[in-house]
Amino acid sequence: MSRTAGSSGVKTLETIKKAALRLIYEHGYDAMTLRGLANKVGIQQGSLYNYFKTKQELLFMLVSSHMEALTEQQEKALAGIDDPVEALRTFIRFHIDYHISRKHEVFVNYSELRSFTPENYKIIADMRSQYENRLIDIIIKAQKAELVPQYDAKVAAYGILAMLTGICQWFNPKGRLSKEEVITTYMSMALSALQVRASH
Amino acid sequence: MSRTAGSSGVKTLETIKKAALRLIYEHGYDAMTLRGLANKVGIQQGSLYNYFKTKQELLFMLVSSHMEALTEQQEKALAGIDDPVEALRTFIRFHIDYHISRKHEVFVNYSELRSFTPENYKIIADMRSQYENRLIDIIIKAQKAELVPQYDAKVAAYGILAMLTGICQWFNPKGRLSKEEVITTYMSMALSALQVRASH
Amino acid sequence: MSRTAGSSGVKTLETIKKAALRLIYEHGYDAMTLRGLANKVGIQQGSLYNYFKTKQELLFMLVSSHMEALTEQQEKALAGIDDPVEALRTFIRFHIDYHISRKHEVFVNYSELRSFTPENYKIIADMRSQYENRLIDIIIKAQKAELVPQYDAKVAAYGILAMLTGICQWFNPKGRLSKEEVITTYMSMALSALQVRASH
Amino acid sequence: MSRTAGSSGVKTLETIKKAALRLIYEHGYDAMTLRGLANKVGIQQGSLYNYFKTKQELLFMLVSSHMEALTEQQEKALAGIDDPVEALRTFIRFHIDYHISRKHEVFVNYSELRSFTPENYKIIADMRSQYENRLIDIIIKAQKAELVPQYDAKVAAYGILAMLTGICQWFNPKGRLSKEEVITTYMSMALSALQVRASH
DNA sequence: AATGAATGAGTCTTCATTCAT
DNA sequence: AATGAATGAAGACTCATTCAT
Repeated sequence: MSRTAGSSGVKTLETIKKAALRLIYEHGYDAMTLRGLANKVGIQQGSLYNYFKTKQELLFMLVSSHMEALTEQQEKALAGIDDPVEALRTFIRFHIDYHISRKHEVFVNYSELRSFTPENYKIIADMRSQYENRLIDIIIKAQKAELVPQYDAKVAAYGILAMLTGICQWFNPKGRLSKEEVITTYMSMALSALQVRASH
Repeated sequence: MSRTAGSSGVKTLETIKKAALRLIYEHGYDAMTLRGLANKVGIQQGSLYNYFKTKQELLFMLVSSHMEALTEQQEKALAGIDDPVEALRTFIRFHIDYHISRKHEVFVNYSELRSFTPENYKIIADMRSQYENRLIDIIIKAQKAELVPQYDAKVAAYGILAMLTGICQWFNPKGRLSKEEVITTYMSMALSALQVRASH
Repeated sequence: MSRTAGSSGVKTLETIKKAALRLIYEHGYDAMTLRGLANKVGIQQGSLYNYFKTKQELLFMLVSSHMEALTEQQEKALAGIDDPVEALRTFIRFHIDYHISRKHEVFVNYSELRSFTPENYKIIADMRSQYENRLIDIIIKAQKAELVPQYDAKVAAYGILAMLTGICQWFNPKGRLSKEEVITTYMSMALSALQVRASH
Repeated sequence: MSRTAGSSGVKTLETIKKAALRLIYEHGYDAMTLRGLANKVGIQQGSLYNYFKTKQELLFMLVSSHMEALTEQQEKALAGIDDPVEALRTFIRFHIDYHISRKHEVFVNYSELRSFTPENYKIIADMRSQYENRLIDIIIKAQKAELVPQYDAKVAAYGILAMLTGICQWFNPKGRLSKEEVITTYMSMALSALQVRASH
C-alpha cells in the first residue's frame, strides 16, 4: 500500500487501526509485527510510535474501543424495552447483526484476551461482563415473570452467547445463507433453547 | 523441574506434549518459546529436536493426535445407536464430557488453527469436518424421521457445537456447578434449541 | 573498535563491506559469524540487517561489486588497443596488478563460489565468464593474425589465468620481490607459454 | 544410502573418508556437518566418533593421507631420472594426471588450509613444500645445465604449479577434450613458459 | 562397533523500541 | 508527523561432541 502524502494524523490513526485489526485477525497479536503493520500502512516503523506507546497499548486501544462501541450500541438497542421476551429478541438480533458486521474486531476481541497485561485484562474483562450481564438480567427478569423456566440464568446466557457469537466463524456474507436467514434460524434456536413460553 | 535421569524417549515425548499443551494454552503458540518448553520439561533446548523437527510440527502433532483421539472416542460412543434422538443425547453428553476434561487440548485445538501451515491446516480442518459431520448426519436423520423440524441441519449443528464447546471457556471443576449439572442444563438447552419433539 | 557516532548509513556500509571481506578472507564465509562482523564494525548484530537481508546477500554484494569493478577497469585498460600482442601485454599487466592489490576481494571471489545460492552463482559465474572471454578473444585474434600458434584458445586462457591469479596466494608486498619484478617475470612466462612470435 | 550390516570397521572408515571428501568438496569443511556425513554413510552421528576424535582430526586425516600418497607417487615417478628436462616432462605429466584423477582430494587439499589448527597447518604446509621443492630443484638443475634461463626458480615453479593445478577447476573427463589432449597442450605451455631450450 | 538421547554453545535472524534529524 | 539507523534482547534452530546401553 502506498503512502498517502500529507495525510493528517487522524486519518493515519484510522488506517493504522484498520490495518492492525486485519493483521491481528490474520496472524494473531503475537505474530503481527510492527514492521508488517508499518508496511501495510505505508509508513516507517518508527512513525507508528506517534500513535501509540507500545504494541500492548495498540491492542488495548483496538479492543477497548470496540467494547465501548458494542456496549453503547447495545444500550441504544435495548433502551425503552420493558417486555423481557421483546428484550430477548432485540438482544439476539442485535448481537448477531453487530458481530457479523465486524468480523475482525470480534475475532481480535475474543482471541487475544490472553495477550493483555493483567491491568488491561481486568478492564476489558469488566467491559465484557457488563455486556453479558445485560443478557443475564433479561433472562432473570423473564424468569421472574415466569416466561421461561428456572434454570441457571448465567449458564444459560453463556450458552446463548457462545452459540450466537460462533456464527462469526463460519458466516460468509456471499454464502448460501443471507444474514436475515441466519438471524431467523438462530433467533428460533436461541428462544427455543431458553424455552420461552409459547404465548409469545 | 529436575531432569528425570535415564528417562526413555517415549516418556520424554509424553512430558513434552503435556508441557507444550499447557504452555500453548497459557500463552498461545506464538508466545510459547521452545526455551520455555525445554525449561519446563527439564531438558536442553536442542534436545527437543529429537522429538520434532520444527515448532510447527510440534503444534501439528498435538492437534492432530487430539483430533484423532476425539474422533475415535466419538465413534465408540455412538456405535450401535440407531434412534436419532438417542444419538443426539449421546453426542451432546459425549461432547461436553470430553471437552470439559481436556481443557488444554480443546483450547489449543480451537485457537491455533491460524498458526498452521496451509497443508497442515487442511488436514486438521478435514478431521474437524469429519467430527462435525457426525452431528449433522444425526440431525438430518432426525429430520427424516420427523423428530425435529426442517431447519438447516448444518447451521443448527454449528450453533449447538458452539454452544457446547463454549463451556470450556468458563467451566471450573471446583466451581459452583458440577460437571453433571452442566451436562443436564446444556442437554436441555441443546435439545430445546433443536426442538426435539416432546414424545422423547 | 568503538562506534563512530553519527556515522551515516553509507559510511557504515563501507565499513561493513571492508570488515566482511577481511573476515571472510581470514575464516571463510561459513566460519565468519555475523556476531564477529558486528563486533569488528562496532555495531550490534541486528543493525547489520539495515544493510543486507541475509548473510548470503552480503556475500553476493561483496563478490558482485568486485566483479563489476574488475570488468569495468578491464574495459578501461583495454580500450583502444588493437594490436593483439599489445592487448595481451596489457591484459597480463592489468590482471596481475589488480589482483595483487585486492588480495581479500580476490580470495573471497575465488574461494566462496560454493557458498552461493544457485541463482546468485549463475550471475557471478556469468560475470566471470565475461571477464575471461576478453582474454580468449584476444588470443583468438592473435591466432587469426598468426602471431601465436593454433592451440585451443580457451584452454590456453584458463592456463594463463590460473598462473597469474595464483600469484595472490604467495605474493607479499614486503617480500623479496617487488610487484614490478613479479610482473616482469610473469609477463615473460605468460607470453612464452602462449608462444607469442619473437618479432614482438 | 543404506547401512551395510556387519560391515567391518575398516570398510566403514573407507566409506566415511570417501563420503567426507565428497561432502567437503561440495559444501566446504565448515558447511559439512557430521550429521550429513553420518547420513551419507548410513550410520548414526555418534558412531562416527569410533573413527576419529574430532572433526578437525577427520580433515587432517583426509588431507595428510592425500599428501602422503601424492609425495610417494611423485617419488616413484621421478626415480632414476637424471636429465632435468626429462624430469620436467615427467613432473608435469604426473602432476596433471594425478590431480585430474582426484578432483575431490585436490580441492579439499587446496581450499581448506584455512580450517586447520595451527599445528596441523604446519604439518600439511611442510608436506606441500616438500612436494613443490621437487619442482624447484629440477628447475635449478636445469638452470645449472643452462637448459633454461636464469629466472627466479621458485617463482617460476609457483607459476607452473598454479597453471597445472588450475586444470582441476574446469576439466571434465566427459568433456570436449580428453585427458591426453589436455596434457599435451599444458605440457607445451609449461615448457614454453619455462623457456626450455629448443634442443630438447 | 553402533545407537539414540542428551548437552551447551553457537548460528542467523527478527523483534519492539528509541532517538537524533 | 515522519525518517532511518541504531539497540539489545530474544527467537527458532543447528552443531560438534559425549556417553550409557
